[in-house]
Amino acid sequence: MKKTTIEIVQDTWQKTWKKFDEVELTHSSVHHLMAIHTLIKENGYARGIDVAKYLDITRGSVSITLHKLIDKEYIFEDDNKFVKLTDFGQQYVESVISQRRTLILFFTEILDIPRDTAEADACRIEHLLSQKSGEKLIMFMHYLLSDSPEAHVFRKGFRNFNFICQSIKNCNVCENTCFFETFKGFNSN
Amino acid sequence: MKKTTIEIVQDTWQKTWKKFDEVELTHSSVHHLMAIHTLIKENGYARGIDVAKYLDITRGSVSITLHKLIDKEYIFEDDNKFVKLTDFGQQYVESVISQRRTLILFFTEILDIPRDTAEADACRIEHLLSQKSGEKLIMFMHYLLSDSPEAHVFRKGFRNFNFICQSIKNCNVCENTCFFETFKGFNSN
DNA sequence: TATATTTGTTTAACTAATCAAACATTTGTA
DNA sequence: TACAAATGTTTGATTAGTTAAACAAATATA
Repeated sequence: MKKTTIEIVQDTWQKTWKKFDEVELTHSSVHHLMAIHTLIKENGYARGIDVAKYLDITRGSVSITLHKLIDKEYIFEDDNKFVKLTDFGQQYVESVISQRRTLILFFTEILDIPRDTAEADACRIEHLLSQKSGEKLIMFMHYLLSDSPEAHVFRKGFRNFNFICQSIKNCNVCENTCFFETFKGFNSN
Repeated sequence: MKKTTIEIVQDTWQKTWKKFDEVELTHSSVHHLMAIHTLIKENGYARGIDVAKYLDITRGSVSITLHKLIDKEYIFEDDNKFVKLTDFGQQYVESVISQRRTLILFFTEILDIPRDTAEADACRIEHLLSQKSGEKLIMFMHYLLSDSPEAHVFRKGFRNFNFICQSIKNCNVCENTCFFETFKGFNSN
């Protein structure tokens, strides 16, 4: 029996849309790890209370999350109950930092987005990119921001580029209504 | 009293990291809306059971989410209890579709990521980009994929670009260890 | 029409993240 | 040392998304 268009679309999405939750660590957990990393780098140590203050949440909540991260072996407690990143956790944090940096660079340097918006966007996305996309994005950024004449000419060209929609028919972005019309008023952060 | 470096970093992140939850709609709700859109486009109608099958979750769960979306006025029920998108909901869906298309284009055409990975990545991110970044990304894509000679030369250059890290010192991506070393083994989806 | 099936809703339970507050323990200091 | 303050843990709520199962209502069919 031949599948209908919608059945094929459906198959694809049934497999992908739920993967959101299957990300190794939740947004919250990632930020707990990032907090620990920053606190250790800046202060030399990180305790539950420090993470709680840094993330502006209660000690109780932090306690629960840290125990989960301990179970998953991203962190451990030393003799004085100070939390440390395991090698595994350290590597994870460094990969997220790289993604964040790349995204912020892309948003600020290329798309010319204000710093705070760029950081907020990067914060939401940094841990959601696949390994492949993260790697390639970094390659792309290296090329895009390089001193090579092609990159230079391209960057200059984009700065002067002023897009005006000519026809929805030939547009691979918009469906029925121009994005630049419909999009106004949404995600106004 | 002058703020320490960590206090400034802290201030920034306290304001931004929690914004994840403050996104207008959750990942799940967005996908309910997208399902309704697709079902109506393909079948002409969408009922709770259709959405449930499409998303592969229970009728009960869908029922609860749809009532929330009705309260928020993204959708409504017609006389026959079939769900429809409000104008507001329709606009929202179209903006997400545009973002998704742009992201998939970027991942597949530029970064050369396999289609399924590109779709999974886009699915996680599509509703998390700010309006500014979404708009600018679309502009960027229009320029990047245009027929202009700069874009052409640039694309060709990137295809032949083979990045090898020279020095972490001058790298604005990596901190202590090269990304391409540490990143291996993470987010392996 | 009468019964069977489908669809929608509600309820009880689970996981996750959170708060507030009680409690327990550790640390610091008088 | 003894008490006070700080820190960590646990418990009872809440919100969100989910399942399974019971229930209700609408639809289809015999």
